[in-house]
Amino acid sequence: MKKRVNELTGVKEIARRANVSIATVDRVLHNRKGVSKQTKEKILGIIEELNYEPNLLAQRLASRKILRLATLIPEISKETSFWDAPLKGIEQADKEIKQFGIIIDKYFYDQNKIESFVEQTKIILESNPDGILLAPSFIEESVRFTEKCRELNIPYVLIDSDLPNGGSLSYIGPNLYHSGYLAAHLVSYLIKNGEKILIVNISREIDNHHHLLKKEEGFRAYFDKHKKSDNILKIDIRDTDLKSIEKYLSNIFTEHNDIRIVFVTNSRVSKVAHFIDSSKKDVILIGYDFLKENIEYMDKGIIDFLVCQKPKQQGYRGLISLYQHLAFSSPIEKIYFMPIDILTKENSAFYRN
Amino acid sequence: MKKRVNELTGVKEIARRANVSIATVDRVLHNRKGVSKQTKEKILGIIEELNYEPNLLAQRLASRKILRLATLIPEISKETSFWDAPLKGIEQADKEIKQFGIIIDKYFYDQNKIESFVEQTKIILESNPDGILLAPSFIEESVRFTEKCRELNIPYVLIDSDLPNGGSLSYIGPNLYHSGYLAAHLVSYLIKNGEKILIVNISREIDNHHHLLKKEEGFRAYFDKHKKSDNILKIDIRDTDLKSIEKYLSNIFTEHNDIRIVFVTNSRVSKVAHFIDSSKKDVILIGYDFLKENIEYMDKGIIDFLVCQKPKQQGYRGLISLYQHLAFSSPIEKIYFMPIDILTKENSAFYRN
DNA sequence: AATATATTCGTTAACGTACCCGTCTATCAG
DNA sequence: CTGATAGACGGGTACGTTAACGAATATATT
Repeated sequence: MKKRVNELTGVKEIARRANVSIATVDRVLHNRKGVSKQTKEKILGIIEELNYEPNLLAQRLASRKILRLATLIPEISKETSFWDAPLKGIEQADKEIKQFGIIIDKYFYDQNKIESFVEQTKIILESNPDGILLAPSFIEESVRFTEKCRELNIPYVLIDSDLPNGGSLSYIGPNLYHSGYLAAHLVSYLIKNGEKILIVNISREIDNHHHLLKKEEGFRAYFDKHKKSDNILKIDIRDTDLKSIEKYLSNIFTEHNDIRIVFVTNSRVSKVAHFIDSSKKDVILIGYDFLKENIEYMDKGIIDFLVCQKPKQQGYRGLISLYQHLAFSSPIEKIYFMPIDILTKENSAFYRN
Repeated sequence: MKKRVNELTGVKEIARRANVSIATVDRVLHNRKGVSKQTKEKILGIIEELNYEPNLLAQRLASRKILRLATLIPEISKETSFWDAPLKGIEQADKEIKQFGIIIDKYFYDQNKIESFVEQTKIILESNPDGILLAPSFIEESVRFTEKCRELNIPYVLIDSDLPNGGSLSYIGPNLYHSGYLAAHLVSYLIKNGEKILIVNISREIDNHHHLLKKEEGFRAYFDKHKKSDNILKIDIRDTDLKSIEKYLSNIFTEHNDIRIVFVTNSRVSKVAHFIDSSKKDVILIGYDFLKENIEYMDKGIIDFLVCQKPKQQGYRGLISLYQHLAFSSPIEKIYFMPIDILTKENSAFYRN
């Protein structure tokens, strides 16, 4: 059924009722000067009464503004394809809001090279964007960068991990501590008395990436609280190639033959899975992230649980938030923790990253 | 904020290049008659070349159409607040697309009264809507209703459970079988040899609601496959008041004192939790749905796991799909299975329904 | 040949908002 | 009283698309 809309609403109606032109109504709507106090109040009254809401379509259409947003995230490396997902989210958001007059410039840095990060931030600042989406892997450098953004009045949204200095328009990402805590809770169902738990950190920059540290902290906190922290082992592996990783693991497994649960604090869990698989250990393996290689090991039954936090959504949502803030001054949630999703062999096929 | 770029795109540019008026371009864009084959092909060529994408804003703004959608879901009862979530999703979608010229009429039926369902479907058909969102609790009646919809050429989207006759624009909801299968997989981690599993179905209409049946089927299938189905008990409870439920449970628990896992096939799990809590049984309890009362028992440690399928999203997504189909003839996924989310005490606070 | 009918196409006014530019009025200094 | 100035306001066009209406031309019918 296709009928005509004939609502008596909108600026035109307001203008009619107030006996002014729509231009005047427009002025008070945007809080611009050039309207007498009297008229302004009258118009505001009518707006209230009609409880007028601007037509977003017409608003965007008529606006000749164009917004330029910049995104800065790690490049997709051979080591991990994790950042592929946020990028997909960014691209989807790009596609959706492109026609609303939004231009998105994507920048990338090498997660193993601080310089590359700093370099990109400089380029971004020179381009003077209207808003920035940032994955702040390097804490100090990111803090410095965001401080400059604030000086320049450029709003920014953080994804994947937060920064200690506040001031972002929004943080969209995991609560790392709780994600570790949850993993521990899961483990508590799976372990029996006397069995040992092994925490595995794999990263070239373990101490710079609070991601790992926070997760481990949450994980341990659970067992501390339940007074069962004495059977937890841990190993830090600072080489990310398969051979080194397997060597380290092999060592610790010969040293302790009663390890029953292995908790890998990031997406590198597939490499541990490779070791477990080839050495035919009977352990429960828990790790992070919905990556192709991880899912394969889950389907094979080597990885038992994966904890995921919708990385694609993070990229998508981050951009949409920036857009809504800049285009409509919509209020944005200051902290948006992503759900902590638990994946197993039996529900991963239905997962939406 | 910079000035707008003067892109040479849009119907106007196409018309200019093809030496026709925009009206003609519009005709071929909408595949309407009244254009010679020659002109049509020429214009299509230019559209291709420019790879033109219509401006959705302008499109909706200029369209004087108004679409009327109807939704039919169970009313929120004292027995379960489950349907509160889809309703919230519907309301959110309503809010978002209202200004695009969409009117949404909400209808409700009593899940315990087939007549109320039939009655509402009649009213809906009389109102002759452009599209329908339906939660088809009663299979036969729903099949009859949807068949009428198809005769009348009214597209409909199903949520929460699918129908056997196909023909819907889309099904958005759980894969019930797999959700049961997943629960069984979880249980397999939690159970030890010799311990018993109890399946609990609670509903006044157990045989009409394939929801329960399908879940149980999936649950059992897992254990059949892994040759461990001999320790599964089951109880059907056709009264939904707390007292009756507790009586039945009490009976079966005295009969079998080695029940270690209880799997409740729907959101009524909180009533089982009440029994477990007050009778101080030491069992692992698994059930369905993110309801306030369920979460409370999870926080208390009585319910261990809840399986959820984003009911709010189902309502939201269903309406958005209808809208996109009707307004833009966008292609819609014929089957959109919701993720099978696992909630525990430690991640429920971050869940988005 | 005259008329009717079909086919193909263009003109134009919306849709609701943004904002440039110009006009009008009041006030005030000189 | 004149001219300048600033504040208050309206007119009008643009944004990209839709679609009603009608004009122009071609084809069929009598």
